[in-house]
Amino acid sequence: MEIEINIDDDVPLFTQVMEQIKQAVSAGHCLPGSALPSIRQLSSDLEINSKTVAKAYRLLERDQIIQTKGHRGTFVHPNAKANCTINLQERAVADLTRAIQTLKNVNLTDSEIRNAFALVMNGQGPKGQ
Amino acid sequence: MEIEINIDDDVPLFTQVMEQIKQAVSAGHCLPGSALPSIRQLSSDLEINSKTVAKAYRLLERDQIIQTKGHRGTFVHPNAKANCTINLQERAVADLTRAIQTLKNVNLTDSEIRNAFALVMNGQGPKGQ
DNA sequence: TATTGTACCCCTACATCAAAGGGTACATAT
DNA sequence: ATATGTACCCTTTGATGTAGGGGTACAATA
Repeated sequence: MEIEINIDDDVPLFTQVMEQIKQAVSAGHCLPGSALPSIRQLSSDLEINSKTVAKAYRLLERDQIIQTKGHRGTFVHPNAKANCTINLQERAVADLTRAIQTLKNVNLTDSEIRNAFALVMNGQGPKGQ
Repeated sequence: MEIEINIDDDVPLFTQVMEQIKQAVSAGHCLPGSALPSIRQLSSDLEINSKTVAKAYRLLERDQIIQTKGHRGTFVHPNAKANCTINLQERAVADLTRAIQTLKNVNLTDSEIRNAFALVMNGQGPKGQ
């Protein structure tokens, strides 16, 4: 588990942490069930804020790459290697591309699309949800 | 064709112009085929920039509320009244709500959804379109 | 008691975007 | 010559969102 962080890189720190852990899992350097360093430990090693590591861990657990067992620590998910191939971001881009394309086809302005998007994201969607 | 503009209103000026013209058409105060004031004329009357009026006219023409006939001026669209009921913004909100809801259902972060949206809007969507 | 993940609060720096205006120019048609 | 819609260039202003950090606190457990 050797992770290197470049603060000068324009890739966000939490993304770098995520990618490197994913890479280690994919390469077989981290086997399912093995323990990962604690959030505080890793943040100390990398000399970055613990909240940044916590964010990376939180997203990795959502993606089922790791498993957190409360106070007992964090471990590699049993199905981690397979789940590394799932890319939610690509899924999001694909879904949104379809939706946006249909809106552009009826000549909606980029501004209008952005505006509608903001309304939905801010919970001011249709029928005041 | 009496249009009143409130600069203090938080509704954008071009939106106010659009809404009031739509309102006049819906109420039957502007019959199909009748002429609208020119962009320069209306911007002068309202004491706002001509580009603001031009933007309102451009969008109204897209929505087929008005028709611009080049140098001859701008006129109310033959089917204006019916087209006033079509709300593209609602369409956009509805479409995006569906897409975003499915993404939230797989626990995508708001940040990730916004990020994917930005990629698509900036033409960096899937497969380098 | 110390460590675990987690959940709050507040803050700064930075980027992006929308709205609006200022200005200039163009081809077309009367 | 004049008025039409239109298409560019530039600018300022304000709002919003992200990344990251600082700090504090909590229940559970070994």
